[in-house]
Amino acid sequence: MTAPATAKRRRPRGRPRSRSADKAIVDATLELLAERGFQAATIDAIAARAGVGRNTIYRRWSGKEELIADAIRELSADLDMNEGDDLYSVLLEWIRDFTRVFSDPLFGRILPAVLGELERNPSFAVAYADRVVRPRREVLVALLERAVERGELRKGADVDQIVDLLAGPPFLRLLPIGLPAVTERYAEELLETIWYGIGPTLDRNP
Amino acid sequence: MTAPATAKRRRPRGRPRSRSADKAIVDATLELLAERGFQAATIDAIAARAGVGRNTIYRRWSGKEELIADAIRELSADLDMNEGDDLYSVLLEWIRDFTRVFSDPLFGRILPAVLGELERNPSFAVAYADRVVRPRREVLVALLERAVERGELRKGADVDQIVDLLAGPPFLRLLPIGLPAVTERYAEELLETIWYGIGPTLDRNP
DNA sequence: GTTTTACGAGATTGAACGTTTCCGTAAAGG
DNA sequence: CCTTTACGGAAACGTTCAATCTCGTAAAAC
Repeated sequence: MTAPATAKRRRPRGRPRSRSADKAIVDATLELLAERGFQAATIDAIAARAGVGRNTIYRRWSGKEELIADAIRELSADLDMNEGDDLYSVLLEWIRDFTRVFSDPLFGRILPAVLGELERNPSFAVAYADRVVRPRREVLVALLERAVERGELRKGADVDQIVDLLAGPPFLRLLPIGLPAVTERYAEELLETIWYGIGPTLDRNP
Repeated sequence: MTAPATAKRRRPRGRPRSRSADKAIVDATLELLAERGFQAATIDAIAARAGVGRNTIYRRWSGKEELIADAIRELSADLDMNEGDDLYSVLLEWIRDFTRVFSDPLFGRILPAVLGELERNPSFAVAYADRVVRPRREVLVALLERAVERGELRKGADVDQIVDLLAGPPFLRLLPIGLPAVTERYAEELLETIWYGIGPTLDRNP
C-alpha cells in the first residue's frame, strides 16, 4: 500500500479550479437549454452567460455533449410526497405538482428542449431517464403498489399504466400542438375520470 | 372580366416544372426528418436523396424552413374509423392504430423528430397541429360526443380528457426515457383501466 | 431554329460553431 | 521570488451548411 489510509488528498500545486465557475457553467447550460433549446446552447453562449472563457469549459469537459449530459445529471427531482393523506388526495396533489413542474421555467422546459436530441443521442436520454424520470416514477410506483396491496386501488391494477394515465394527459397538453390549455380545475377533472373510469355509470358512491 | 370562364390556364413558355421533382423533394424531406431528425435534414441531403439539384429546391421554396413546414403539411392522416362496432371495440382499435402509427417509419417518427423544433418554430407546430393532430382528434372527439349522448360513456364526461387518456399513455411509452415497452396486450390493458377506472372495485359486470 | 424556362452538377460565399491555442493576469504552493 | 495551474479574452482553424451563382443540357412554346 503506497497511500496511508488517513491521507487527505493533498492540494495540487498551482491555482485551484474555481468552484463557482463549475456551478456557473452548469447553470448557464441548463438555463440556455430551457430557454432557447438545444441548438442555442452553444459553447460560446454558455461561456458568455456563465462569465467564463471557453477554455475554462474545455478544461472541465471534453466537449459539448459531455457538458450537456453532465448538466442534465445535475437536475435533481425533489421527491416529497405526503403519504399521510388518503390516496385520492395524494394523487391529486401529484398531478398538480406535475403540471406545475412542467411550467417551471428551468426544470420543466428541459425535456421539451432536448426531446429532439434524445432519439439521436442516447447518452442524453439515459441521463434524463436516470436522473429525472426514473426517481420520480419510482416514488409514485412504490406508493401505488402499497395502495394496491391495501385494496385502495382496483385489484390487479398495473401501476405502470396508472402512472402513465396520471402523467401522459398533462404532458400532451404541454406540447405546442394545439390542444386545450391546462385549466385551474384540470387536475380534479382528470383524476375523477381516471378514478371512476369513462364507462357508463354503475353503482357508485357520489 | 378579362379571362373567359372557360379558359384553361395557358401553359407558360419554357420548360415546365417537373411534377415528379416536387414529389421527390417532399418525400425526401419527410424521410430524412423521420429517419435522422431535423438537423440531418439539410438541403444538401434532401437534394441528394431526391436526385435533384439544390437550385431546383430553391426555385420552389424560399428556404429550408418553408420546405419543411410545407412537407409537414403534406402529411395526411387517414381517418377510417369503423363506427359500426360497439364503442369499446372502436376505442380498442383506435389505441392499436395509434401505437401502430407511431411505429410507422415515416409518419410516426416525424413528431419526435421535430418536437424540439416546435417550441422554437411555431410554423412547424401549426402545420403539424393542423394537418395531423387536429383531424385525427376531431374524428375521435365527434365519435365520443355521440357516445356520451347515447349514454355509452359516463355522464358529463369531458371528451377532450378522454382523448388524452387514450393518446397520452402510449405516447409517453414511445419516448426514449426508459419506460416499459409497449407489449402485445397493451391496448387491451390500457382501455380496461380507462374504462373501469383505477378506484377499488365496486359492483361491476364481469 | 430561336427563345424561354427548368434541370442536375459543381463552385462559391458567408455565417455559425466546436475546438485549439496563445496572451497577460491571478492565485496557489515551495 | 519562482514555478505551476487556472483564469478571462481573443484569435485562429476546420467543418458544416444555407444560400447564390454559373455552366452545359433538356424540354417546352413560338
